Amino acid sequence: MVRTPCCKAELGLKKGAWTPEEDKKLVSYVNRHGEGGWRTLPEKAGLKRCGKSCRLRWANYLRPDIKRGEFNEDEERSIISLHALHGNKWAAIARGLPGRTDNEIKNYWNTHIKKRLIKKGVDPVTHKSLMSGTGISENLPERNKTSITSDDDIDHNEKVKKSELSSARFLNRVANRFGKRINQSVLSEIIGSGGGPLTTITSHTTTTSVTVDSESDKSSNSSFTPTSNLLMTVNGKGNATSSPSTFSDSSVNDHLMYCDNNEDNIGFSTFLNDEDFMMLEESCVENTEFMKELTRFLQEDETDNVEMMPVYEHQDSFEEIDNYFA
DNA sequence: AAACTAGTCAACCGCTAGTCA
DNA sequence: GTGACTAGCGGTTGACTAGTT
Repeated sequence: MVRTPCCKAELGLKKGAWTPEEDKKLVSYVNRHGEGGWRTLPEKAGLKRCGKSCRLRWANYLRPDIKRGEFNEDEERSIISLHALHGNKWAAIARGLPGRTDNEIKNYWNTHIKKRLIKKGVDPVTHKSLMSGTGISENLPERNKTSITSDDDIDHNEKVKKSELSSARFLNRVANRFGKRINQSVLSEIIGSGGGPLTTITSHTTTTSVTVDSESDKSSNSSFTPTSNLLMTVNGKGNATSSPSTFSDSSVNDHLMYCDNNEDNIGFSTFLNDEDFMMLEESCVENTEFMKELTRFLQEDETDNVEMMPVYEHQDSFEEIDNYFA
């Protein structure tokens, strides 16, 4: 496919910093006609700019909902958590931080956070400790390693650990329920592929018998939520997707964060919103059998309290889930 | 005061994916 | 099925500023 240049008439088009007059024209035009049609916008708006440049200027600077100024501690923490989850997917990270643009976050990451992580001995790419042989990072889940960013992040680390347990619990519920009824290979393919982070979680849980302090969970302001853990867990590949609402809807997040209150008696479907469910479904799109079962399970789960036996009490590694059910 | 260096961030570039005729 | 168009993404660049020599 032959691709036409972004801007047909690059000659004569202005580049570089925008002037207040240009901004005014662009804002005025977008306010009157709305966003979109970027290719033809410059001509209509009387701007000697590439449409792409106009879109970028609007998206990164002129949009009215953009929050400017320093990133606060919570935002920074969110960025780190989300980066551990998404990697350099700046747009995905930006969706978790309302009012912040992907460009702004990318710049902030590269100029501030990245350096700080390195200084703390954390690899900003893998989120693992740069020091080998310490025994600390190797035994922690990926996202727990992320938390080793500042002194006060130790608490956050614990909270993430606890939220991981929520994932494990949900998985246990699914495993217990589905293990008796559906094709084992389908189940293991979905929840056991690659032995991702949960491998470590289950192992960790087995040896330490961590109990969840719901009150301490409640004190968390972290934007990292069990929802993302859940999705990641089900995906099992460490590249889980998450919906914007996952990180922006605090009420949902709070509920998720506190879901340990009633331990396993709380229905997963009560805190899994539609959007999350869609994402979950996307991650399992190839496994229609599983999705049918899961849907049924979620519906039943509204009122049904399942007596269950935690999988992690029976195995050291999540990869062995097939053996457990065999 | 001038030259140099490092940090910051807006803007650009190249590419991809989605949509539509 | 193909190609053109469009929007959006992530990496990179370069102008500007602040600090240092």
